Amino acid sequence: MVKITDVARHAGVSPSTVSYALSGKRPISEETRRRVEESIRRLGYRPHAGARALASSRSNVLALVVPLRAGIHVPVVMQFAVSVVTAARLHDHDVLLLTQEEGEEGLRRVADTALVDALIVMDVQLHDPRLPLLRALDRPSVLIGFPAAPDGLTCIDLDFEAAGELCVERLAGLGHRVVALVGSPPEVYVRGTAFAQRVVRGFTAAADRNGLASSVHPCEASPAAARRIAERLLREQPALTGVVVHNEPLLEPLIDAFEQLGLRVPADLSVTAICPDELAGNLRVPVTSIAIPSAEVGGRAVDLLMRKLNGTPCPEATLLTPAMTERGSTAPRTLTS
Amino acid sequence: MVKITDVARHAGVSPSTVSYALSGKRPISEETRRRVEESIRRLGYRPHAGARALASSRSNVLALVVPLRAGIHVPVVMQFAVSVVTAARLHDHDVLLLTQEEGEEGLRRVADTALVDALIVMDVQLHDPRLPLLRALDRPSVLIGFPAAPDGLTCIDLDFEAAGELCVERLAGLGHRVVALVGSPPEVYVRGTAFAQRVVRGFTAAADRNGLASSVHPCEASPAAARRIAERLLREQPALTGVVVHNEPLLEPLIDAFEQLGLRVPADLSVTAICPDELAGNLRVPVTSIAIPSAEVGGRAVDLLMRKLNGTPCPEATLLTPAMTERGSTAPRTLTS
DNA sequence: TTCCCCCGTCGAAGCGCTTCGACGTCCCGC
DNA sequence: GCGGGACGTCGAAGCGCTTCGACGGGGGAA
Repeated sequence: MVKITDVARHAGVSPSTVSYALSGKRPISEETRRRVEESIRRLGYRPHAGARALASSRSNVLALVVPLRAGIHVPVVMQFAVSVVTAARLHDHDVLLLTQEEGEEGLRRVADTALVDALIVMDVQLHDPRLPLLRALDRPSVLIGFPAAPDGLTCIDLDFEAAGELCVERLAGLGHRVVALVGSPPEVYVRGTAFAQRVVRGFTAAADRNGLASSVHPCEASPAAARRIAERLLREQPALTGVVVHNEPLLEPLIDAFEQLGLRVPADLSVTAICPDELAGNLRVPVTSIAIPSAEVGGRAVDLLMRKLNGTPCPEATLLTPAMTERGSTAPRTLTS
Repeated sequence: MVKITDVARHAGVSPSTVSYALSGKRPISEETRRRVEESIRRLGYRPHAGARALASSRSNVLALVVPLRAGIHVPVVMQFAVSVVTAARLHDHDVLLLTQEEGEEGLRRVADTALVDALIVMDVQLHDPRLPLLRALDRPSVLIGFPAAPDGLTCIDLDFEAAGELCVERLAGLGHRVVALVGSPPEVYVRGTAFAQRVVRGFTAAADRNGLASSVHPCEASPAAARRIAERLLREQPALTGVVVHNEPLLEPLIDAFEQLGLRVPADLSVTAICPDELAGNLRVPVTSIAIPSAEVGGRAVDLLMRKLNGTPCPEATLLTPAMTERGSTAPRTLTS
């Protein structure tokens, strides 16, 4: 293994000079820097991560805690993860992958052993048991998602409440008077998943505000469940003409089910969804939707973390404004419908 | 921060004794060990990962390289990742997440900086450019997937060739004489994705061996493409009664397409697939399939890596035997069909 | 009884890097 | 012409841990 002293000798300088040339923490003459860089290339020098971490008390590694719970859409999680890794690399950091299964102990472990400098936590629950720990930890963290009491914690997410509202406003604007929200599986709500509940809140508030008849239906993600919920909606709300779907894998089977029951989208039924663009755009019936901007959220989460690590002030709460992409699954309510 | 000397003082022993008590690399009396453990708990001691890595030249971190290419099924990747993390934790290791985008430079970086002790590489291509590097690296690695020339590398995967064969044998055993393989998108084959090509090989070999008429069709994963491929198959092979699907997201739309064309599964058309059990079992029409045992592969990959790290001999090639689960999407060929 | 070896523990020497204080040199301002 | 910065570099002191060699004491074998 080639080490910093080897580089120093080869370049005819002291090890500390090599270190400063590398880190830029002290001025180094152009000439010396060039010699050092040349030696580094020639010798193929790579600083030892452990030694660096020990001496500088910075590991340049971030922890990313990914959820494995039922009812969350895996591709979205993966996109987050990838965007976090990509963004971290831009800041010369790596990413350690933790599963939620490890729980608080896992967080404490990687923080206390100084394995990581900072943490990103996904799938935050409204009353997440990890919150006190995250507040107490001596390392900065960013939550993807908003708990009920986010004070003292840095959070970022799509504004799901606004997203729920926006879906309803859209339908209301098209003249629809009876709408329904088909959401995630019941357990998602039961355990207090923040973003799911916020969609419900926004949906309900906007429906009330616009004087619409509305209902909310958690739903399992299976074709059979899609069928059942479609039948039930038509039975209970015969005048239904607008549906908001917040359940990725259910989107396609649900539309299939409605169509099999004789409803055409968008002629008889307008549908909007909150889901990744790739999903909404690649269905048999492309769906007007609000994107879940995983890549942007991941990237910005890393940026926030970097600011905290550098001591730069940064906002506690970041809510991304939802944007709706029209894909033709909504239409004005017709009198025949 | 509480360090090993603090523990030593508290327990009335030397730091090295604490270290040995922790690692078990030298005998420590029952009595002393207990005192040390007590002190550790009382003080909340956590060894500093960087210091440990520096002194022992072991970081206890594994690198996991995940693919982001088009045409690979994201949930499968995620399952691998999670099972790798879980298995690694059982061996007291953590997992660093790398994206394929980082390429060879990324592998070299984490290896040369001693950030990781070993590497797991997913989505290996037949002629993967990373192979020479992996061979040259001073850290052990395990590939998930088999390249064309796996010599000198440790590889593990489902035996996709046998899986392809098994699907055909099943159909042949039920009397089907004309079969088709609907595979992954063309680009997957073009870039030489090992597992995809192996399925084709097994499929073709078994079809020939059994004297079946067969055809192979790469296919995009969209409902429209499903529709097109279904129509084309019926046009070109009117006597078709057996289909093997190796394309997760296409499975459901393809069956839909066939049914819309008037074919009932399994009455008119027998379908088998190679895909995760969760997928096959949760379709509207459950499909008889060969599971992709992501969790097992991930776990065993970690085990292999641990053996290599410990110097224990371990097999170069591990091929998992495919197992088919019956779910009712296959039936004997009837004369009317 | 004597010798040897193993058990259990200690002290010290690093692992490879960063960082702090120090020091010479050069240049600017007065 | 001289004091004082800034600049550029060096040496040394750790960062917190593992590990090697050493050593005293006790027990078994001869």
